[in-house]
Amino acid sequence: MASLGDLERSVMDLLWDSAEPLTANDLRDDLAALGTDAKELAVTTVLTVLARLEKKGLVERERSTRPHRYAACSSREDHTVGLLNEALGSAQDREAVLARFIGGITADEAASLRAILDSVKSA
Amino acid sequence: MASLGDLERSVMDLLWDSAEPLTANDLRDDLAALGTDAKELAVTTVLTVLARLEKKGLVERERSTRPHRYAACSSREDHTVGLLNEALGSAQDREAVLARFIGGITADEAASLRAILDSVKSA
DNA sequence: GACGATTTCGACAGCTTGTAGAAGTCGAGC
DNA sequence: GCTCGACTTCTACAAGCTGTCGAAATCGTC
Repeated sequence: MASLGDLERSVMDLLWDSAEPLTANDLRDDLAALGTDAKELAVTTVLTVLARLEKKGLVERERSTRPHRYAACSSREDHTVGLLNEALGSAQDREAVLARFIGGITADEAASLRAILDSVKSA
Repeated sequence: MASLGDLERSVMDLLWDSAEPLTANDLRDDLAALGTDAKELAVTTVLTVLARLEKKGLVERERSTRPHRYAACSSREDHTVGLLNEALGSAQDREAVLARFIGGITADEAASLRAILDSVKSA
């Protein structure tokens, strides 16, 4: 799984948060609105990033409409889960890692984890 | 947290697996023994990588002995947990991610997770 | 003080990411 | 059909990261 740079990440966040596919211009504006720096990127910059994200398989492009419209291929959660599995990856010590990891989550999260485990178990 | 290249990762794996600190020569030999390619790296290559890992805070160096000896700063598990938290990190939807994640682990892991959760809860 | 082992410095290639100008293409309106 | 502006593609470049070392400095020993 490919790692993302700062700008790529920002673009993905916008796409993930958007219900509709967005155009490069939409994204340029949204990016400018995001940072307090108010720095406007060139549209070509956004397009380059989108092309790279497309090549990485993270973004789909509608070529039928004239301003092409871009959307994330998978949800943010699925992407994050991919990252988690990659981090855990080939580690043979998965359980040891999980043990330490559990130690660091909040009580609320532990509770919901337990609930999730229970529902999975019954399935 | 810094991500690791292939060689850096191999070196860290060796250091994590070793009970004792290792020298650059040890590592060069171990690396050659690892890959079936039997390609020997120059010692300076290993030293460069070790210096970079030290700068990243992943490796400690004993300068007192003449062939310097290198050891991992933290355990592989701790490092992996760091990666996990980094992956989860920016996500405000931690629970959603955890839910999907649980769906992907093995039954055995789910069982041990439950056990871990129980022990944490009682603590 | 010289010599061999070891470390440090500097270097270079290849890849990734941010950034964008220049040039090509496409659709709408004349 | 032809033109014009919007949109996309191509190409490029700088910075940073990683793998890879050779050359030069250093250190301990004989």
